[in-house]
Amino acid sequence: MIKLNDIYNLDLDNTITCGQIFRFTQEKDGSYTVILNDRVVNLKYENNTLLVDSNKLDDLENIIRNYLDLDRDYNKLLDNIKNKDKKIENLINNSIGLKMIKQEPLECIIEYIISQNNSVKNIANSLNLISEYYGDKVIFRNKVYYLFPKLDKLININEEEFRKCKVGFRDKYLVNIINAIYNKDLDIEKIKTMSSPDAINYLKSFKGIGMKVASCILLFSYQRFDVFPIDTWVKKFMKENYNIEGEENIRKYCLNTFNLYSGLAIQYMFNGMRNKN
DNA sequence: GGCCAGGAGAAAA
DNA sequence: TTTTCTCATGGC
Repeated sequence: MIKLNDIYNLDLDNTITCGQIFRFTQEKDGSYTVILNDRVVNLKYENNTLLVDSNKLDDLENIIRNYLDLDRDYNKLLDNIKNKDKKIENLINNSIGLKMIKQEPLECIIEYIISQNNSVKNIANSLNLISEYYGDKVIFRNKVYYLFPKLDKLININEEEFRKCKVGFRDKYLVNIINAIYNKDLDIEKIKTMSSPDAINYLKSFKGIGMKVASCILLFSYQRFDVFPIDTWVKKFMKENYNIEGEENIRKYCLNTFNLYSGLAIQYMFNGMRNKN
């Protein structure tokens, strides 16, 4: 267990449950257990202190600071969008402390391919099944967890086996894209050097990745805050508050209003709308 | 039993 | 170019 002191403006609840990641559990003591790349981590935040426990302690502080994006000044970022209008200001004030989690690209790509036309619950179920069948087992606090499988395991899963993980019609997308990643046709590292528009087009050139999924991947694992996914919740917010409809109109409005911080604005919007219900 | 979930691709218009 | 249909699965 390590202790990170003087952590301000962190809202663990919103950060973890706002639909960025799917494999976490809320514990009875209010803490959260999340499954990272190579370890299981329990997070508890109280009195501006973040308590971090894990089955693997090496480099833990750096990993968590990076994962939860703790060293970025969110107040400064949010000031750019907060003052646009009252509705946005309220949304942001309701979710102060929501951080953009830095996810592993490989896992993120698979997550959001599965997410298409799917519910958060089903997505989590599929990811858990894939991990149980093909990922490494970890014991943490006397409970069993399964890490998300690495590429050398994923490459051996065929469509039928993915179906057993309840991914439905997305089975062929997964197999194709995992193959593309394996043979570097889809180069996860190269994306880091690309402009956001180029990266979107690059990702979209693979079957199973459209505008929405490409945006989630870039926002959640490449920290491209100028990229933003438009989903049903965001559409609902825009319709109810500004009477703006249609994806292109929403895109225009966001780019004009929030510009480089559209991704942040959208994530706060998404969280606010989901929490209302 | 129809409708919806952090949609995308293919066919049809 | 834009609209419509279909694709598994589970919750309601």
